[in-house]
Amino acid sequence: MTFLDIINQVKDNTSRIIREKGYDTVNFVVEYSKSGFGDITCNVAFLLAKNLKKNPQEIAQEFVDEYELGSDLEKVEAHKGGYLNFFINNNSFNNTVLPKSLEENYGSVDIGKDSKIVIEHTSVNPNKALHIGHLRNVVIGDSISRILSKVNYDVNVLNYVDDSGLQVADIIVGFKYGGFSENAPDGEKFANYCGDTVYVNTTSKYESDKNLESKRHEILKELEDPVSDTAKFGKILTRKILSDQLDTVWNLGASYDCLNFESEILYSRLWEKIFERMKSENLVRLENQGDNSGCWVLPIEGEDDKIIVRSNGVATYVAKDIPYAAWKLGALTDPFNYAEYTTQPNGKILYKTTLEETQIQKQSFAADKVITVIDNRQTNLQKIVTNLMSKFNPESSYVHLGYEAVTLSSETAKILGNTTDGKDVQMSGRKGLYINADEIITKLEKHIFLESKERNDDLDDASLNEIAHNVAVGTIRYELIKPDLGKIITFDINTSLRLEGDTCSYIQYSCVRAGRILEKFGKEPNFDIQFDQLNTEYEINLIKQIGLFEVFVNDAAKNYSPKVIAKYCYDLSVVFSSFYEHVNVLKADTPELINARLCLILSFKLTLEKALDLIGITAPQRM
RNA sequence: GGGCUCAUAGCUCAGCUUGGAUAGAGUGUUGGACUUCUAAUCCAAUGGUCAAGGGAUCGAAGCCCUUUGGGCCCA
Repeated sequence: MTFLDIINQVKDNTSRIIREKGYDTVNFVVEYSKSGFGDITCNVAFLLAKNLKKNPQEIAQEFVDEYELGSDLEKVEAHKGGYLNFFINNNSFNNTVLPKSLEENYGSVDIGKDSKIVIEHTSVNPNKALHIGHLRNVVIGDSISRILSKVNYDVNVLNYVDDSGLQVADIIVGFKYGGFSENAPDGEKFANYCGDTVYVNTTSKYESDKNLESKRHEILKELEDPVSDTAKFGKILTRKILSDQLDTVWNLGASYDCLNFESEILYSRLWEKIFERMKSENLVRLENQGDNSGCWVLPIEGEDDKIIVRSNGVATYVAKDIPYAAWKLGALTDPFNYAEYTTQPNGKILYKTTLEETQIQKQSFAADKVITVIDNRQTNLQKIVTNLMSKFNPESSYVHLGYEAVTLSSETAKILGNTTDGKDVQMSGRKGLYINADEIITKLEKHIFLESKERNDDLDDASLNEIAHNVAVGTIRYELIKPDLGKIITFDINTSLRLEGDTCSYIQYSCVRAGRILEKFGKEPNFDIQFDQLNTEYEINLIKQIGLFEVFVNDAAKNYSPKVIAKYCYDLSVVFSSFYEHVNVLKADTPELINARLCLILSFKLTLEKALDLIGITAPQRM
């Protein structure tokens, strides 16, 4: 049995004993133990102690006496602290886990039952290049989509492109009235040019030039008309910028299923349709007195009414999000056709919505489970949308997966030319204060290239470049995934170059070490054996850690928590590194033992690779 | 002013969803291990009134309330 199977068996057995003894049903927990307390632990005795008026250890002992161990558990004991601690039978566990870890879908748990789920992430305004803060969104969204695919969800990944908003209007103003060339300087990406030069310089003039600011609103209005010159020009600009943005995310290993353009949502009149529906279902109310008189408001239990349409008939900022949210949820008739935008580097076709007739048959990217990855500044708006969606479709699950911002350390701000008297600073697109995503990856690649070259003087530049790429991308991804979603990440250029300790390169290095042993041996290890001889503490710990993979996949998927996988990868590497230092493989005493250890190493390597893949990280062959 | 959120070792962070055993890592500092399957490593020492105060509980880093300080959103 696998670890999760054994945990479930313990749960069943515990419930059985509760039933047989006629105790109250309690919400006990069975989970893997922290080290020193067996392998699996259960807190049932604490929960029963109050009603039974006995001390927890006595109750735990009753369970010990009644427990049917079966062949997978060696013993169970009532700890004096009151816990019920179970010890796995190492022989049977070894012989189960190692062969199982060879399977392609090792670690997957069927949570999704092949049901559809939509994940929207990235969704960066198409007027600038991606910065390190945007990458946090990409990496969270991409990792969640990989994890949910692993647990048998049918995942559709969307990227919403707001090509008709204020930020796009700003660069159009810059091009039309600011005298900026429509071509980027040689060697500079168009997206960088638009963000760093056109956007920054244009927005900084609004304060002093009110005429320019009024142009901004004219442009914004013109963008709503698909046949206007402004809209056509905007489309050319935003498609070029989008193309640069996509290069950045593909370089990081992320991909999407479909692009959704805000302009088409506008042109399709989806808002008008959904607004009519909201009226007819009495989800909104026309206020006829008070401060909001003449406004359409959305009532929310326990909170103030939210204005949806102002008394002048203009929809508010929140309203803009409603049709797209409803579309993702499949709550309205899909007005779009679909076209192939391109084939992505990973081979997956990227579709886009369009209002034109196409040759491609109608696609469906909607689902009644939707996860939207957006930073926490949008929490209030997302709450309103979520609340409304639950009224459209009470059976659905519309989840805002929020996360905190990436800020810059004062040192890094200083390098960028901003003094902050020692405080961290928020990045700002308007001020040009940010770390460009491509640039930081390139910087990391150069650093890693040199580190790797020092250790591998026989490798050519092409191989070193590939290593540098994998390690650089891994490092960025790992650092953005590892902290809790609710924690601000303070980005510092210098500490980001760190490659020792709890870093991605540590994990990748452990994988390389395993691979080199297998490579040196030169033959496939034979798994058709008994693994009882793997009995040092290092081997047993490593096998247990491999066996825990599915436990963490389950945890990560149920809690939408990619950091759980990052932590697992690190912990697995730590156990392997300790094994590596203390147990020699190729010089083991007998050929049988060499083979058994090689099996363990292969099992470790495959499991780590699968785990890393869930957070979009690839380990190189050498480094 | 209203709402949300964060505070754990010198520094960066796990642990909190589901209260229970010894609060764990990395980094830093100090010491040790490379003629060896790659030292991007390992082993050890050092380091904590879990922001403060109160409450409920047999038991709190975790739950409830208050306060302080940082961040975000709204006005």
